[in-house]
Formats: sequence, C-alpha cells, structure tokens
Amino acid sequence: MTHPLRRHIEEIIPLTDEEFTYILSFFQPITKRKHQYLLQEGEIANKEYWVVKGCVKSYFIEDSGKEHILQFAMENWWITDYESFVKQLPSKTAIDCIEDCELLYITYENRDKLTASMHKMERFWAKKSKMGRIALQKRIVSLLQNSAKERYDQLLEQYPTLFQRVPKKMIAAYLGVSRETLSRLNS
Amino acid sequence: MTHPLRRHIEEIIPLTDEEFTYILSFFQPITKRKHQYLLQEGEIANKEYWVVKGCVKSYFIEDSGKEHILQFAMENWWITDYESFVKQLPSKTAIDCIEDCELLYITYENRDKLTASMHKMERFWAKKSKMGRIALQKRIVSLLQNSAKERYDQLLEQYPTLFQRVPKKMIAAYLGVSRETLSRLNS
DNA sequence: GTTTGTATGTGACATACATCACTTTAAAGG
DNA sequence: CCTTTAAAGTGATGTATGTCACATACAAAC
Repeated sequence: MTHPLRRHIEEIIPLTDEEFTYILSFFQPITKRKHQYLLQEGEIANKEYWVVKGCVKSYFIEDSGKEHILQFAMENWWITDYESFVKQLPSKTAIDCIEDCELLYITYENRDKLTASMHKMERFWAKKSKMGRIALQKRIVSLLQNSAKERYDQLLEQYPTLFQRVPKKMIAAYLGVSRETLSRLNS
Repeated sequence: MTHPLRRHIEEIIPLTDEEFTYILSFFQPITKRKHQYLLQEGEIANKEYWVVKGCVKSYFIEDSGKEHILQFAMENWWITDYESFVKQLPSKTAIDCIEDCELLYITYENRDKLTASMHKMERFWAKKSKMGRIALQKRIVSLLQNSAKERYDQLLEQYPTLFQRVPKKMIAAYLGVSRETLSRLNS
C-alpha cells in the first residue's frame, strides 16, 4: 500500500519509488498523546509536522486569558509556527494535540537539505506556500465580510468533521467569537 | 544609478549585471492615471505588477455596496490578485490606481519562464511568498485580537505615509470598520 | 467661478457580540 | 464507581461598532 505521505505529495508532483524513499529518509515519526505539545511559545520552531493521524491546534493566549486559534491540522495537514520556522526566531504561538496523534516531522535543517538536493520538493513546498497564502487571504475576507454566524456556517460546510472532533469553544476561538455567542448561533 | 527593481531584488538575493539585465527583459513598463484599473473583477490576472511610483489598492465590493480593501501597494510593492494569478482563474477582486502610477509588470507566462530558467528568481519569489504568508497571518491575528482603534494605531505606526496618501474611508475599508467609526477613533 | 462630487465629521439610534453569573451535562481521571 | 474537571447552554446586561441622516469642507470638473 502506498505511503500516505507519498499519496499526499503526489497530489502535486509525481514521484518515483526511489525519490519517495529518499524524501522519507528526511522525516522522523513521533507519537503524542492528547494535551501534549509540539511547540511551546518562545521556542524556535525547528520542525514542521505532518499529521498522519489525530488533530492539533496552533494558538496563542492574549494577556486577558483569551485563546485565539490560528490553525487546526488533521490528517494530511502540515503544521508549524510558520513565522518562527521560516525566520528561526522564537515563536509567538504554541501547538498542542487535541487528540492522540501520529505525526511525521522534518527538521529545519533537513528541509533545507531536501529542497536544496531535490528540486521537486522545492516546488512542492513553494506550491504549498502559495496555497497557504490563498487560504489565509480567504480567511481575512471572511473576517472582514461575514458575521459570526456566516463564518460558523462556512467553516461547518468546509470542515464538517472538525465539529465532531474538537470542542465548540475551540471553534469559537478559531472564528473569533466568544463561546457563549457561538452557542447561541444555532438558535 | 542602480535600477530600483535591482535594489529591491538584491535585498534578498545578490545579482550580477548580466543577471539583472536578463531579469529586466521579462518586465514591461506601464503608466496609469489615478482611477484607472490594473485588473477588473472577473478577469484572469495574467500580470503581476511592481509599483515604481504611485499607490494602488486591491479590493472587492460586497452585494450591499460595502468596499473591502485587501491590500495597498506603494513604491517597491508587488500586487496582483494572487489567487487568480496562481490558479489562472477569474479574479474576485479588482485593482485600481489611487494615484497616478508608474509600474513594471511581468506576465504569468514570463514569470513561469523566468523562474524555470533562473533558480535565483524562483528562490526570490518563494521567499516573497513566505513573507506574504507571514504578513497575512499577522493581519488575521490583528483582526482576531485587536479593536478597531488598536488596528488603526498599528497601521498608522507601520505605514505612516499611507495616511497622507489615501482617503480615510479606504483606511476604514482596509481595517474592516465603517468610515464613521474610524472618524471617531481619534477622539 | 460656479457647479458637482467626494471626503470628513457628528448626532441619534440600532444591533451584534462580549461579559458575567449561574446551571446542566458530559467527559476524564483516580 | 465516584469525584473532579471541562464543555455547553442560557439569562441579564454592557459596549463597541454599524447604520442613517445631515452638515461642512474641499477638490475636481466644466
């Protein structure tokens, strides 16, 4: 059976067996339990994770104690603190497991080596970066244009499974509304 | 005197004279007057613009008539409808000149050719894409975390010249507040 | 220079959403 | 299985911001 990471990469760029073996050699597997962290605020993000199984969130807590979630990542999603990873500076966000997780990670150094030695992977990540930027643009549009209810409905439509896997208060923290308001949206 | 585009690229990657001459051959200059457009909603963005002089905005108008501004671009900034440009699909946004402008543009095909034939430029745009993504992330954080007043102050601090160049109602349309509210923020 | 339009300010009022307090329900942990 | 903790719902109330209406001040256009 094809490796799930290979299937994922081949959605963008076809690979030979040797190429995928080579790519995989740059990754390490790791398992984490619910509530364990992948990155703490202030650490330098020197790994990028790919979720094999489970669900994680990247988030920060403002001084008042309010949590804001920047990203969820479920199966086949990448996650890191992007700014910290790219600039190799302390991260302003943390990443926690919402469920028990199986992950693959690639270190900053290995990603550098892999992109330098394999142009296909440079193109793969360039494409991912473009897609990520487009997704963020859409979220900005949604925040500018839509009410809490509309953003809730959009998210539900786009990621219906998310709502069975994460508590509503995290959905609220992602959408930028209080959990009380979110609780009242359906009525 | 060094060409401003060369100075701009060399902030990221050093170039030889021959390399820059080669790069520049892929660009075309164009001038536009205030209120003219660079891209209309529904067109495919087949050009990416670099602002030599002047100021432009990318925006969309929602059904109610409310304008939302996604990006301003002044001297040394790049602008296009990123999603439309990358996917070569009709754009949901328009791009207009706020002042008389001098621009350089590169077509989609030329950018393809240039990145394919010159790895330095592939890396240049990859870096730009990463930085763009980080900037969008910050804007999301700001929308989730900060009040209208705080967002106003942040923007004023980051781009003080913008406030002398564009009407306040456009600042409002960028920040996601009504122009009336923005007008009351200083008091 | 008059006219027309655009930008900006401001009062009155409406409303979406936040906050606080409390209850109910469900899940996690020993 | 029982205890503790987290999740979710709901009322009462506060507040930031939106909307509508109108006034003033410029700037552009003819």
